[in-house]
Amino acid sequence: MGPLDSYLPYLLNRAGVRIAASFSEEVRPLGATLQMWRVLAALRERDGRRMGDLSDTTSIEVSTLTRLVDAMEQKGLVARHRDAGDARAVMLHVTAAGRRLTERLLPIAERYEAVALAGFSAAETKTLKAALRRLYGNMDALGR
Amino acid sequence: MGPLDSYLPYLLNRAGVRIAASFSEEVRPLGATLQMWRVLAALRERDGRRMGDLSDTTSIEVSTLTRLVDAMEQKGLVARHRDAGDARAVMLHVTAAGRRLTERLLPIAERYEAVALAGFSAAETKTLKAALRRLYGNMDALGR
DNA sequence: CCTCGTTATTTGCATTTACAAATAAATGGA
DNA sequence: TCCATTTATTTGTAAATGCAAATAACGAGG
Repeated sequence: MGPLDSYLPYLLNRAGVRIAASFSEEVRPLGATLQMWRVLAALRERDGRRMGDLSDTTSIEVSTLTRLVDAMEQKGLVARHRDAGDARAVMLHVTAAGRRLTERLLPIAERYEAVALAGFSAAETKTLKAALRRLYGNMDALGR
Repeated sequence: MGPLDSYLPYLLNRAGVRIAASFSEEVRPLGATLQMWRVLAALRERDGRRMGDLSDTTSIEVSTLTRLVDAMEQKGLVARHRDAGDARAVMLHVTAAGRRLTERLLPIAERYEAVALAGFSAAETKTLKAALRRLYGNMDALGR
């Protein structure tokens, strides 16, 4: 293997960690964390989701998610409801307070997207995002 | 903001987490962790580094790194030496055992690179890596 | 309508992680 | 030289994380 900074997982991690660290710091004064934002963003896209579903879309381990949702529930951001059809499953819903927090986080998230992609043309952005999705899909080859 | 899977930090995190999870699982039988691999890879590139230097290149928090290096030292993979010129600093060196472990991890890392980039042309790969470096640099705008 | 294997979530517990404070040494004036 | 400030690392401590086991409910087959 050549130099570290030509190693893809390295580049990926480095960029991800850096964005995550900045974002975390920035939303802390709002009483939010990066992981909370991920849950809220997922619920904004579609409200009323199962824990397992949320775990998949947020890439947060399901046992970690349980405790994160505990904390968010305590803060009144989300509410658990048993699924009517399947009593094993939990449906997670955002509350009014959760929506208010989401509204405050959205512009921050948009700013991060803009800063990260500063100087990228629309075509370059599209190519990059497509590559990241493809890369993610490629990992199927190693088994889930 | 549009759908989650068009949000760059989301795509970045998702891909990174997935690669990291697979890699971690795979190297566990060897008694290694992903973070250990990062340290070993950094030392492979240049041996004899300060903690702060390693923290920067691996994106591991310096206090976390201290304890990780404690563990690696216990396993005999690395050794701390006080810097001759500056008694505050520690120089971290890989040991023979550390090099042996590195040799075993290298082919795994190379396989991950290959799997992740399966189907990417050389040009696409180059573009992607350049974009990730650029993205990382763009975050300077938000302050370190 | 039981049982057995599967699925969804939570809990137990040990480890990892990060922020902040502590320690220790260098550096640059007064 | 002495002191104040900065730099490098470690340590204290609380929170986050992840694996494995526990719990609970579903669903298929007999």
